[in-house]
Amino acid sequence: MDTTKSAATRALVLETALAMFRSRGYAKTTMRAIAAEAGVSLGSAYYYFESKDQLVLELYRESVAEQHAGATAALDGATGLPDRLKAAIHAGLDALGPYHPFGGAFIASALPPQSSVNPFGEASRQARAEATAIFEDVVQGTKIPQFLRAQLPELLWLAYMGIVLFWVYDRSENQRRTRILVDGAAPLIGRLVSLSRLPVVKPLVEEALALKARVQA
Amino acid sequence: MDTTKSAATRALVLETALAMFRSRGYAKTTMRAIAAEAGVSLGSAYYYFESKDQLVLELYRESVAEQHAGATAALDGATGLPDRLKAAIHAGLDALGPYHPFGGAFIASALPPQSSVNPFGEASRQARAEATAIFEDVVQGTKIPQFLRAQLPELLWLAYMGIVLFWVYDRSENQRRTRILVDGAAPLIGRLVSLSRLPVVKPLVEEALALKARVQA
DNA sequence: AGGGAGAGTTGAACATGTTCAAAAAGGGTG
DNA sequence: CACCCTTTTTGAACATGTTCAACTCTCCCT
Repeated sequence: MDTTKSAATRALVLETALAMFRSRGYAKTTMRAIAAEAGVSLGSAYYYFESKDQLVLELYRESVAEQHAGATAALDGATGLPDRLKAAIHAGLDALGPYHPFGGAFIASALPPQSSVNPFGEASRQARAEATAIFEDVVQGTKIPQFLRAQLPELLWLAYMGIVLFWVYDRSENQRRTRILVDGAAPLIGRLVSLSRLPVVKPLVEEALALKARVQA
Repeated sequence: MDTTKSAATRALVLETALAMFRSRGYAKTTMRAIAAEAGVSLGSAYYYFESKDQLVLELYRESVAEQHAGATAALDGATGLPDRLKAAIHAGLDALGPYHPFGGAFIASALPPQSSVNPFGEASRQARAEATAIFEDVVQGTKIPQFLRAQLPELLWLAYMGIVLFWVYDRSENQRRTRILVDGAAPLIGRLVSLSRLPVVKPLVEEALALKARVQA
């Protein structure tokens, strides 16, 4: 069938591209090289992916899906916010691992607001929804103060984005420092959530949430 | 004198570039267009600036200097951490204002770790030192718990980087929402610093600082 | 079978950032 | 002034992302 063949070609180009990203890095993987390696013409590659950035978006999608799968498995045995948080974040870093060498180029094409790839934008809405869903799962089954519960998954996703940024800059072998950061930050976040019940702390958190709401509108 | 003439040419190219960035945006300002407008050859532009990114770095330097000047003036009458923080951050946003339309392209060239322009990297060490110095000034003359004092300026600078990221994505007219965020977040940070003295909160903050130290090494 | 519409493919062409070898200009020294 | 070394200038050349008009293929309708 036609649709199948077309999809196969598309998949071939994509897989070739991702494999070359991993083996040669982002800059060295030119569109011409991808096309040549996949055995199609340059124009064909562009027929399926409107830009090189689109290939990065696909990479992002795949990594989120992989994170979701890994997190779901790891969350199975984990109880308590800190441990569940660690599970989700480490799963994300595991999924991103092979692409660390060109993480810089990754965020360069991902962060510009007008980029179709940016994680806060329209094109990645679906991937973002899946990513925040992971943190919904993290929160499930833990005791969170009511006034904070609805907002927490999104806040955790934001924190995760920050960690990914740290990861991109992390030059220690195997991004060891990022792992240390995750293991250290997760318990702190857990304690912070607990503290947010205290009468001295609660108003502060409530105002922060209100500010977040005001600024998002 | 020779040095003077060379410096004048360099300055001419730079001023032309920054003016064109403001008037036409980043993408439309090609190196050829800069050279033509400045009345030099393409090669000459590259003689003075090894890449287009370098021009962005100069822009960053200039904006930090302008922020420093504006902040110093505004800090003169401001007392208390929240107000002083507002002064410094608003000065920064004022300096960046004209470049908002291409803020996305700005961070695209600035954030990649291997980029010579990235604000955490080597090339911008001087500009970063000046930027953290601004937040040293902010902290001066306010009452900060001893165990937090040394780290606070750098933390504030980091928070400021986060706000700039928000600003880049802010599509409200004149980035109104970013201003609201700043005005709302500054008092919260002030109260958070106060709270950090409490016996229930202090250990948490201390552990966070310890984690930061561990992860920077 | 014929033909036409749509899907898929192709490579040349274009704009742009960057490099580089060669030329020109300057400036000091004999 | 002649010579040489350094600084500055130049534009052609290159690689790459992207566009596009033309071409081929497939399959359905009559």
